[in-house]
Amino acid sequence: MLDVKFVRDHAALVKTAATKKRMTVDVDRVLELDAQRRELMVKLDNDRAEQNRLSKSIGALPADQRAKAAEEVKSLKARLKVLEDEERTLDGQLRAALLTLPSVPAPEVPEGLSDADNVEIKRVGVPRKFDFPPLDHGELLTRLGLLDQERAARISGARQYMLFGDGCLLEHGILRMALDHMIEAGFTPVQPPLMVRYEAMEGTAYFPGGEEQAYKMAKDDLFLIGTAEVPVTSIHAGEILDEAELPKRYVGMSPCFRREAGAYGRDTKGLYRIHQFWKVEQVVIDRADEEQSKLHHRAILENAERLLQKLDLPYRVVNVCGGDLGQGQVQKFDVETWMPSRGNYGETHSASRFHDFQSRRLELRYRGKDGKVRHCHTLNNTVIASPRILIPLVENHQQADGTVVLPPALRPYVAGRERLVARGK
RNA sequence: GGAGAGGUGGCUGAGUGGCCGAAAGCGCCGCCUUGCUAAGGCGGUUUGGGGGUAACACUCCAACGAGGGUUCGAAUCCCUCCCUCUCCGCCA
Repeated sequence: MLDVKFVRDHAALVKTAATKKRMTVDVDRVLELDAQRRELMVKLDNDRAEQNRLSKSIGALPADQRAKAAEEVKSLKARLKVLEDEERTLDGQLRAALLTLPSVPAPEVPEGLSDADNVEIKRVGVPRKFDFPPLDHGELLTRLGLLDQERAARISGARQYMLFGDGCLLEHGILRMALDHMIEAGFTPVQPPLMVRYEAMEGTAYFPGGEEQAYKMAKDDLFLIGTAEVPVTSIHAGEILDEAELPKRYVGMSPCFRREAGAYGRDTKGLYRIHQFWKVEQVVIDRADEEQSKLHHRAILENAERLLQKLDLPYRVVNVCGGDLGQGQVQKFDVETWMPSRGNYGETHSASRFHDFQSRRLELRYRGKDGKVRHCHTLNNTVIASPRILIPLVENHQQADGTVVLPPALRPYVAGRERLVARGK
């Protein structure tokens, strides 16, 4: 959420921001509501001040004069009541309108409409040339007896998966490896709740707008998280942290749930787009310092890159264009890992910085050394998401005989296995 | 699920209808004192918003878990919700 004062002072900038993000928003409505609200506030405050004065004086009056004075205040109060109702309505409208405004993308965010316009920053590793016809991950894992999507669909519907044997170990191993990788980088591991309140979804800027993507438990008014970012970024919501305890570096691991509404027919095969997956997610909370935020952004990007390097996977990094940015994101780097079956790089990581966009919604603040209270800056990035990461992992490391050689760094996490072979062998 | 207790500033904790945005202590900040250290003295120290200012100053409004209500007046009384704790039950 933007500061209403910021919108007031930089309306044109906000409009430009929306255009760059290809969003349609009504900035003028926010300005208008804000003006109305302030005008009303002056009246209200004056009336309230008057009421307070009168009420206070009544206490000092002799008993026989109180009733008359009280009558006077009563009529004033009736007038106040009308204004108060008006204020409440206006407040709600202003907040609702404010919630729809986007953060201002950084100047270094490229112009563009969709992910096709993202700008490649670098490539690391070289996609492998196969001297045999490579299989896709679904074939590979199914033939090895490690994956069964057919039965998963029978039990739970489309876009589900089930892993068996070393496939199951592989998934847990790679998650644990990612977790250790981040602990080494100084992050505090967090096991967050998977069910959250509306406020957490709104606070991290998924709601309003993203309701269709989230599973809701109607009886309890709770939502299944689509990423650990939601509960982890919310850890200090409503708090005023001491600058001395910043930055906070957390790494959350959780299952993630996404309805993928509107994605019908897209990526229906395999493990690319499914309703439930695991993700290790890094979250940084720090003071409101643009340069510091940028440094964190680079750092969390590098954390992910180093892990991919440990896994011997070729990848590239793209600077995400305006039209592909989320409402709150100021800048985003996607990491795309080489996926032979797609003949292309596919998104496996997404590193975002938000400035104080989430913090404002979460009321996540800190007290600076100068004693002033400010909203924090927040950032997050994937460390690993599985099973999507299994796509490049098994496809890139597959052998002519249909087995998969595991990268050395991963082996200790998968019961010491050097390769995935047919189940039971 | 049943019974009970409670939620006050960064923290501990007092406050049961006006003198309370809130005692006291801790912590923190500034100044002072004392060779150093330890300690001591004085002052300051919630947040959000409006008006005002070049910026301060100043001033007003709101907030004692959240939202409603009673009252001329609510931290204090009533209702709903949220959260914490204790006991019982159930349970991975």
